[in-house]
Amino acid sequence: MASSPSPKPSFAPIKTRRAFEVICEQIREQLASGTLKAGDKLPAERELAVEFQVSRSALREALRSLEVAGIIRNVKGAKGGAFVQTAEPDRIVQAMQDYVHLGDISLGELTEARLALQDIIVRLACARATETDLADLEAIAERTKRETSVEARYACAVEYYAVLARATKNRIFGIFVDSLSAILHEFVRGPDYETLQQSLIESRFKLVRHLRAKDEEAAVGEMRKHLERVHRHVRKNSKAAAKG
Amino acid sequence: MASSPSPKPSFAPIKTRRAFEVICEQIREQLASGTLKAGDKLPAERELAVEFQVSRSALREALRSLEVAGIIRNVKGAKGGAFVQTAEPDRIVQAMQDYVHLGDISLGELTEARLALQDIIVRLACARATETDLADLEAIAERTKRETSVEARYACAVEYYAVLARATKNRIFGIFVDSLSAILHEFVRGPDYETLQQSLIESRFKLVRHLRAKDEEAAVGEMRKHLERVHRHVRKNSKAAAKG
DNA sequence: TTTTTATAATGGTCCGACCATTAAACAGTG
DNA sequence: CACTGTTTAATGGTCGGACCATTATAAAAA
Repeated sequence: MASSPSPKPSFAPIKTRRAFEVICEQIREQLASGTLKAGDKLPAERELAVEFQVSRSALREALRSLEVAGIIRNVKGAKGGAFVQTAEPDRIVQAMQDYVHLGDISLGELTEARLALQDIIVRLACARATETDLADLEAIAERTKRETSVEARYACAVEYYAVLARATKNRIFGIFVDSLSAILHEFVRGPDYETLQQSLIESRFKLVRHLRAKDEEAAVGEMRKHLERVHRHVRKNSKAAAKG
Repeated sequence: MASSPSPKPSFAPIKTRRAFEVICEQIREQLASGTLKAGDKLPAERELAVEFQVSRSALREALRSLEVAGIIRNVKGAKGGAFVQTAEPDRIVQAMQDYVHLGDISLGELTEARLALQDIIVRLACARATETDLADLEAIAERTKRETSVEARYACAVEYYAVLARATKNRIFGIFVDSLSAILHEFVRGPDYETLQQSLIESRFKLVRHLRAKDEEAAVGEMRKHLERVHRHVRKNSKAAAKG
């Protein structure tokens, strides 16, 4: 189609691709094409180095990159090696956290994104949550009541949101929620948080009731109230911290 | 062997932390605490190795990890070194792509997430898009018309979505959209795509008109139609590929 | 002043070695 | 045979030193 007389001088590709990048790329390709699957074991470093015709150091940098990316896991010892990992959203969360640190994302942005996201999730969960999902949510809310430490309760909250996202039967939402939870966590500090947590627990039970009744609007409303309360608390404390 | 009365039963920290991990952690700390900021330059590898009292190889694995995480950028040559990066969502996108590959996320999930996300974005953009944003969108749509290759047009589409997300004035949505675009890209193949692209261009102009008129429902409706058309195409082709 | 050429700093790569951990083969013991 | 401790080999982690390619700067030449 491109009968362009411009003979495509293609001066371009001077880009000195580094060895480890090429290696990463090739392994990622095998992953995308299905040649490599979760659970598979890569050859030993010394073998791979020969195969790729690079030094062990270069190969190691490639493997290290893949490990940091959450694609493989390096196991020491005999019968050890690089094993292709099952999907774990941890690295995505970490990447988002790094991004927020570097880019100075505001609390307002986070809250807005979270609010909009939970809106979708609650609606979908309303339609799709199984009784098991709902029971799980209740169990977590119950457990939150029994927990005493602030941290343990926060962990429960994160789990609650994760299970709620799972109820949508769409893992993408789970990733988004996990990421936002992790980032928000850094903001959640300061006094009165214990008191706040107490009041949030009831809200979680209410939400489950609305979901069970498939009352979409009520559920969404409850979640909005919930999140806005959290936001007000966090904003108050981060302002106080900024002043102090 | 250990016949010592072992006066310290604290069994604790068997965890063999690897050298590069500790280094990464320390650098990340300085980043979170603000000691290191975007634009800063780290000492040379050889110096850092001395400072951390590790070999240059170990230090390099740490730097490589940070680079892959998008935190630093390594520059060659005199006056080169490791520079703390400004926030770039590329790594998040990559992480999500890896996750999808490993976790076998379905096209249905992707489309659903994308639809829901664009719903939010269009509504927010409707309220917040500046005239500059709208002009940018139009310019991209215009450019798409002039482009001839499928790939170039796809790149335009990605940019269009990115600018649209930017119009929400919330960078979080930009990350989400970029990620989904990158992942969807792998599905977008097959025949008739050129024809489809043609028909999509008009839709983009329509959307801008709706946004300019601040007609939220019309804008959302246009976007839904748009995305569902893409979905049908992609689904058809991936089914065909699966059968073949 | 401008251009060209050395120089030195720096990341990228390679090599070869040794250490720590681990699983499996082996040997000893009851 | 069953159990236990030991040796062995495979493997990732680390080390140190070397050389290459690139790059900005300083020095030299025009």
